[in-house]
Amino acid sequence: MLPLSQTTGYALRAMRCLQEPGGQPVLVESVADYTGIPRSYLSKLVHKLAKKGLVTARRGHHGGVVLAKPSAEITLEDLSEAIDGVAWRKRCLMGLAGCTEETPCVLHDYWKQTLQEILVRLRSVTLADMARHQDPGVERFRADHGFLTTVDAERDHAHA
Amino acid sequence: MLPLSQTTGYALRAMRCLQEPGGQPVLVESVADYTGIPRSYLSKLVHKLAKKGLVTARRGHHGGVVLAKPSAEITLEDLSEAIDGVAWRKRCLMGLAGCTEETPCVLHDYWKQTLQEILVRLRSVTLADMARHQDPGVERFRADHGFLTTVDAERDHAHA
DNA sequence: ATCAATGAGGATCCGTCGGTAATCTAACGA
DNA sequence: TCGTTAGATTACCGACGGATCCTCATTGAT
Repeated sequence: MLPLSQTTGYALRAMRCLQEPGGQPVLVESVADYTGIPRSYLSKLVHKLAKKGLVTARRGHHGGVVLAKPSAEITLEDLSEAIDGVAWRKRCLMGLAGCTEETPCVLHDYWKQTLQEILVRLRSVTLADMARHQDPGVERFRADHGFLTTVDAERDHAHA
Repeated sequence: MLPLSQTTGYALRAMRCLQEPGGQPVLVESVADYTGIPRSYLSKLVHKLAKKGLVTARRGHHGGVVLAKPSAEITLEDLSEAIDGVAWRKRCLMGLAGCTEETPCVLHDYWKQTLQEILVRLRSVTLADMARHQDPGVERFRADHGFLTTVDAERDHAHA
């Protein structure tokens, strides 16, 4: 009933557990354990993200999943689009089929503007930005897997 | 995937076909024919609206449905709440279970504000205001059933 | 070559929402 | 009273998102 599906939230949390491109692959199983996302479901989700070019997955020994692009270059919009598509952006707030630019419903212009604001926001927030959210499962995962802390990452970023 | 369900849109269009309190009852069948809303589905919807005190339905000869309150006193929020409930207002934009005031997700504050704006809007728009939407079925219905035009209604309102 | 690790993929289940059809029942008129 | 006209109620169907289980296919290590 809202712009982002639960699955997009899953994708977000899962990708926060992955290493930057070139880093060490992480197991789907492991991510599932820490985040509480169902394993099988996550597996398919990862596959979907791989097809969209957001992650790279390798099977077999020492396989796993890695980000396909730097986390700072992956926006929420990328995730939303990969998983939920873009159809919802065009739908009338009230589902009125006859609502168009010519014959708008009462909320048409208002909703158009709100949608625009939501999109701007989705575009401006990157995976790296998401560090501010204290997701218990994700934080535990990152601590246990030797991720840089947010502060470290910012310092590194300043050096570059 | 959006704040208002399709059914709420149905309710809106259907109620635009009803007379003010005390007016002549309108048949569910008739509303269905004009709006294209499935008859059986509309029947259940009307019953739901009746239980919520938004319309009054009477069975048998010369039965039908009438608004229970003046259209100017029925807000979109009333409809939304009657049909979709209020649960969606509390859900995190990304469905993150751990997203609270203490541990907010990146979009938490932004979404909170957006929700607030949406609610203000839903509260400020009444059924009477919806006249501006040129819904073909509804317009035809109102013309065929001797409703006052929007202009007439406004003139009457000015007299009162 | 073989085996274990690991993602991929198919089949299926569940709950919700939108939708359909048949039947029940209240209200009124003749 | 009886029949017609309405809405009310029940049961059920299909699609979709989320989720589970089980098996397949690929990879790397030995």
